Amino acid sequence: MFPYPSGHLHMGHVRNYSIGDTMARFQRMLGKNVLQPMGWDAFGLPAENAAIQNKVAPAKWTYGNINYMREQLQRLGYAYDWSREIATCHPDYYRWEQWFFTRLFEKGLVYKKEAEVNWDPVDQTVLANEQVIDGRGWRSGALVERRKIPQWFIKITDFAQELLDDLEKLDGWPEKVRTMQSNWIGRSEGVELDFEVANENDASLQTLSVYTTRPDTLLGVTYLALAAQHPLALKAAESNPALVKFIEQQNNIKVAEAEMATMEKAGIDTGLKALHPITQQQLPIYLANFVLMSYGSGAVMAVPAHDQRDWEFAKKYGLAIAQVIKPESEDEICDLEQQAFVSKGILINSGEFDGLNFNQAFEAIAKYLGERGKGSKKVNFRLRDWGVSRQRYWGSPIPIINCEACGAVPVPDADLPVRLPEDIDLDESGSPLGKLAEFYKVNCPKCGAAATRETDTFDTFMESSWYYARYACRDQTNAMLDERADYWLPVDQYIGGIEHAILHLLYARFFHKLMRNEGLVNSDEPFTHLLTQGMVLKDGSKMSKSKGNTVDPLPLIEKYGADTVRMFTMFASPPDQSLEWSDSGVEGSFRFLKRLWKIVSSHEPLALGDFSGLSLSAEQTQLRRKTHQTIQKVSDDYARRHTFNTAIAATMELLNAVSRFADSEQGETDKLIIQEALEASILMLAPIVPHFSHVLWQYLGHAEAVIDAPWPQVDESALKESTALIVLQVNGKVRAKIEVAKDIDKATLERLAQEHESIKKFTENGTVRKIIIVPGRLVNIVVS
RNA sequence: GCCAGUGUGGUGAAAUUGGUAGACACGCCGGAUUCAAAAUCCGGUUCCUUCACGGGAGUGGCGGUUCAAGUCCGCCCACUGGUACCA
Repeated sequence: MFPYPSGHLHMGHVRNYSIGDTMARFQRMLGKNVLQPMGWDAFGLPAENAAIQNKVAPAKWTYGNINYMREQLQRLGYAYDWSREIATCHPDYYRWEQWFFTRLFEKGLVYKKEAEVNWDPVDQTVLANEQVIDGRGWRSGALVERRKIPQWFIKITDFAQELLDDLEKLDGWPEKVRTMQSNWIGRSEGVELDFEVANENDASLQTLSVYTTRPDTLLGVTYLALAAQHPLALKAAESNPALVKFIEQQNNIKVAEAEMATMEKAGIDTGLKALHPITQQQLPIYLANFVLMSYGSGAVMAVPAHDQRDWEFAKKYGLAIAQVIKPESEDEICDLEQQAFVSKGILINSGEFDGLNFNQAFEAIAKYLGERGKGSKKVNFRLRDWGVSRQRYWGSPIPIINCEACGAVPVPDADLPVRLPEDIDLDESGSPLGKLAEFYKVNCPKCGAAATRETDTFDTFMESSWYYARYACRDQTNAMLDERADYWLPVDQYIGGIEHAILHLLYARFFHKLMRNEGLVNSDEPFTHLLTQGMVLKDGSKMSKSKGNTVDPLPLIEKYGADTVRMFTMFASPPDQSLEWSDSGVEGSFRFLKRLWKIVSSHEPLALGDFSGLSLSAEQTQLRRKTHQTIQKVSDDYARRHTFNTAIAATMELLNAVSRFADSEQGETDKLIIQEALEASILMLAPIVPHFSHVLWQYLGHAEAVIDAPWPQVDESALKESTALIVLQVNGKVRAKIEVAKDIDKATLERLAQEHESIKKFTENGTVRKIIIVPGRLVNIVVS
């Protein structure tokens, strides 16, 4: 993933791009044609904050940061193709995303609706969730208010099923990311049904539609709960000041699911009644702060006997609790005084549906409601449409013109890009675009009348959803993408932090499908293999400015060189785990590289020959075996496991063995075996420490550069071993170890084990019950 | 709250398919070298017990499956990421 140009390269970047560069160089050594590009996710909030703080325009600040960070990346020696560099704030880039949005507009895949934002009433600006701290604006300290404003949405929910189904194709992705995305999309099967509202004259409010995944509990409904923003709630509030007060109270909480879900459950009786679709019983209608207007219809049927949240709410407000499900088996406990009984079971107190189990009741009740026109089965998704409007300056302008006569009109291709004015002054009251007449005053492209341009900008996830494709053809000025995109796509290996597991990766998958449907790419998914790297920690917590525990890579590069820094980040832990920063660990990597230099430079290079004719001593055979065992292991670590830490450890082991071997007198054959071990070691380290390896490879007698050298091959004949180490256990505890011939038969091995002095001690006072033999590994004698 | 993940020596970690727990490093301790130090090299280093040989315990906690569990299952605890406007 490309970085946000914050102005400083941090260790998270160093880690991400060191992993990527290592993998890219490895693939190159395997003979692949590798594209390794780099770019900048250049729009976003921090530029606006910096602009206010330092009185510098976001564009200038951003371009300055990019220049500085590019230099830092170059110092780390990453093998990027800089001719493909992208900055998303450049009009050549965002014009295509504007163009694409107008295509989506034509296809009816975008629409405008009212949605809530965090409003700071003092600064008169919309706040991001992270800018609201304990319910107050971060600068003004004012209590935030929820406020509804019209915003653009893209219909990602139209693709919910495909996004879910295609997760199964992504076998190169970590299981945890697929699980998280699947849960996020949140497909459920249930029933949508209508409750009539008693004595309601307004036709549009006469029925309350609710969705439930538990239609089997329908006869246990004792009240209904509405979101505070539900139209019926707003209508009821017109004649009820207590409701107005409740709705206002719910207004001072930020627009975030975590806030909603952890706040104290509260509700209020609207006084309205709903009629149960089967029993016609009158049920109270409550407003409840845990009902989300954005999920389902903003109304839920409450079954306190069989839903824990409904149960707690009913207890708090003294509402009825009616049991309609009993446990299927005796050992399940159902005590409705203590808690709700939420498991599926057998229906009771449900009239004609008594005795049915969950599946039977689901079908029967759906059928009953269907026949009477009161409900039907429905598949529902938790996923909501993608809101792409931001009331900010530093982003791509949304290419729409609002005309009084024609409505929302997309900007014609010929007028794209809609350029963001870059020479501006920012103050604390938000986006200046609404004050720039030369920006927003335009004529309607359809009728020519005076009209106004959208002054909202795109969510920055728009830019990061397709940049990977643009790398393939970033010099293309006549189209968003061309045929080169399909040559390179899908991306074979994508690397980024686990924090992007849902939002960025889901939007990018969605965007890719939109581009496919537009005929721009022919693949279904953007990223074949995904590696989610862990965070970089210092003293056990995430490096951050606020904690003051950041480590700046630059002084380390100056002190030790890029290779040392790269090596430490690859050695300290496997890529998908968090990495604990350690200054003495860096020192250790530096020491290793110095030792490597010494071992190689004290060796007299010679040309490698054929080993098949040579007869080797035991020590020589052993070192050769170690060399080829190491090549085998390290190749697997690179290609399949991506555990570069163990690859480095194995190479260290090999070099330790070379070092011990080289201490004794050396003949020609010894030198040959050392040459082979050193060549393999350099090649295996080359993707991680390219500068060191480049020089040492040439020292060893090669004219070619190590970056063009092929990956080392395993000589199977060198791997052969004649003996095996067998562990002897008594009752699962290790008591001895013996070295035996590899082809030993079971009976002999069993006898050897039983006769072993250390084993006899533990077996002679009991009876041998069983002997388990795992060939080539262990013997376990079970005694009692 | 919900979803996902992580938890192993003094520290970072390894153990890949249920089969030797702690590879490889860092740190520390001891030695060599040095006038001395740094650097370098060699050796030791899970804990408890033992002069030693050996023995016992041990992978966040409790329980289970198995000849055998860091690894599989159940419950619990702590921490991390995400939670739709940070990117």
